[in-house]
Amino acid sequence: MVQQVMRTHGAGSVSVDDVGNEVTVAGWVQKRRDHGGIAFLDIRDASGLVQVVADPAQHPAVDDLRMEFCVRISGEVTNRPEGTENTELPTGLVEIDAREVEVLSPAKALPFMIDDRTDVDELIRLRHRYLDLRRPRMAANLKARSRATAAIRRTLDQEGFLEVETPTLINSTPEGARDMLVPSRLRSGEFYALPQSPQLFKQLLMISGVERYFQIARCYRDEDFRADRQLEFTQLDLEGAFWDREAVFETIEKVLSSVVEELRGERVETPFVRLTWHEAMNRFGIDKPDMRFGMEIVDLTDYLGDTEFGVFKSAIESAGTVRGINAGQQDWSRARADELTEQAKGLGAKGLVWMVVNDDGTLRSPIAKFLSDNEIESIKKVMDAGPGDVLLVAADRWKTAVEVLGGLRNELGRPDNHDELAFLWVTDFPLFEEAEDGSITFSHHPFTSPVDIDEMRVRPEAAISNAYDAVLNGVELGSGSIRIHDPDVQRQVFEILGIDSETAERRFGWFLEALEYGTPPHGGFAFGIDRLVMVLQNEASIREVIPFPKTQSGVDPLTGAPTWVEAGQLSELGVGLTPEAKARQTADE
RNA sequence: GGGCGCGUAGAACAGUCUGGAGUGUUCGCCGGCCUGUCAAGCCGGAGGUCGCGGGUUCAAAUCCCGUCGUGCCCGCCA
Repeated sequence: MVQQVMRTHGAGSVSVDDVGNEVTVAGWVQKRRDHGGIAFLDIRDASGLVQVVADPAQHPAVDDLRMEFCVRISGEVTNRPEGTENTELPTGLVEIDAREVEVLSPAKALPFMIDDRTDVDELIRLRHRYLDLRRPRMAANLKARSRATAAIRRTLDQEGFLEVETPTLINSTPEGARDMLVPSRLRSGEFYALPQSPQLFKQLLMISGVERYFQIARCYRDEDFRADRQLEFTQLDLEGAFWDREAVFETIEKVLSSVVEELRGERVETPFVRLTWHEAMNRFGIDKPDMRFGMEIVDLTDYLGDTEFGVFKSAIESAGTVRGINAGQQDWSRARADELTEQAKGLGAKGLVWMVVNDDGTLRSPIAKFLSDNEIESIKKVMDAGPGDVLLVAADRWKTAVEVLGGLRNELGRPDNHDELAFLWVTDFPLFEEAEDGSITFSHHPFTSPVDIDEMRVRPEAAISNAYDAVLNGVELGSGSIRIHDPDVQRQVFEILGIDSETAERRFGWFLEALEYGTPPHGGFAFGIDRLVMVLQNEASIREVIPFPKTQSGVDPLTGAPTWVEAGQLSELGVGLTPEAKARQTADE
């Protein structure tokens, strides 16, 4: 460690071994407890907390000390008097008997307490993020992030990976998420885009013979915020040549295990559980299932073939399905039923059927009278339902039915912490999906290889891709795929996507040409480091593991970004404001 | 673009449903007392555009409309 001239010890490192020695610590006043003839100061620095004892009569400066003053204190380390040890504190057996107390820098009255116990409005925390980051929880999150990236680099270095930086001023592609744009001054009127991912550059690196590449890459997507989404975020991006899916899985499992071990001290069971996309949808109604609890979706269609109940009947007759979940013991009321029905409707259902199993085995349900004894017995049996269990049933086309139940399953069963970890691979995603306007779009990205090229040509809507997601506790960590390395296949995919060959050449010609020079088969993966650290630190939002995040409206409350810029800057860039934007600017200034 | 919630002292809240004087709690802040605390304790004090604008009313923190900010979600996120 580098020697420091200002202090001899970190506050948290003072121990019984130092008793009798003169030490100097420097840090912040966490708390002052003044008893008149004797005063206690808790001094906090990055290493921890130590108690200082001072006689205010001898140290007038102690009278002036307030919370978060930055101070330097010298004194002798002593054992605490018997009975006054603090077992909660790592340094609680000792204290520093102050000889010298020096204020390095005073602090104003604080906008909020530097304390994990108080729950402060996030806007106020962000406005004074430098104070918020002094809180032990936030300091621990910063540290966890740093250790996570260190573990990633260590692991990948051992595996022979090369860390390569790719540009962040690149060309815009209209597919996928909205690009963050940066106007060019030297070519006024033209724009760079910030990368949504280093996708094409890492594929170029495979063509370049790098073979094993990784990057801890800042990525940008100009879409609306969520608890787990910011405009900019950090991904571990990696790619390997001559790789098949198993090589990708093995590498990512190694990396994720090393991070979990670093932050949690736990071993992760590998290989991870695997589900195909279809299986995930069928059993959990979502492509990122939280595997920490059961409540799996059950297919009831076969047991209701002759049902009298119109909703079920018409669903089955129109090639739909009837599915249910056993939600187990729930506080059940009419209000709760209405609430969940509303939620089901929000997820696309036309309604929701609920049933509660009575102690005598009969069903309490608005539709009980439409069901035969046989049907009731079959439903109870296949759903493994006992007295008191709440059963929720949806009848619709397959995708809607499972998605509705998947949403309710998460609502009803998902743990509200991340104490337990459940990793999962979801494989065999559809290659394409139908867009809102009925056109075909890719479900991963257009550089993902199909499992079966002939099938892709004949029945694109049924084609399976070599794409896969990593999921942790119902959080999508990231995704990857085996890429297309054959330029002809790449051209065919563009064609199926409705990108005519002229457009494809204009936009991706440079990439298609690169593929023509002996491209090795390759594949890779990228996962969100923010999300991973969020889960491992048991946080509900990635903002808690990002030092300076933005609010839902894209504003940084600390610096005020984004801001208006001088008209001269704009004209140099060949950029103008719309009348609406100008009006807003005038109102602002 | 849409749905729902929140906005009261420096901070966290109660009060809003059922209109009646800015009414209260905890922490912080200021002053005083206090020699073993560790979320110290005791006494006293200061501190308010009830987010903002409009409306209803004799009377609005409270009811209505709008607006801004913020959070969760849907859409969106290759």
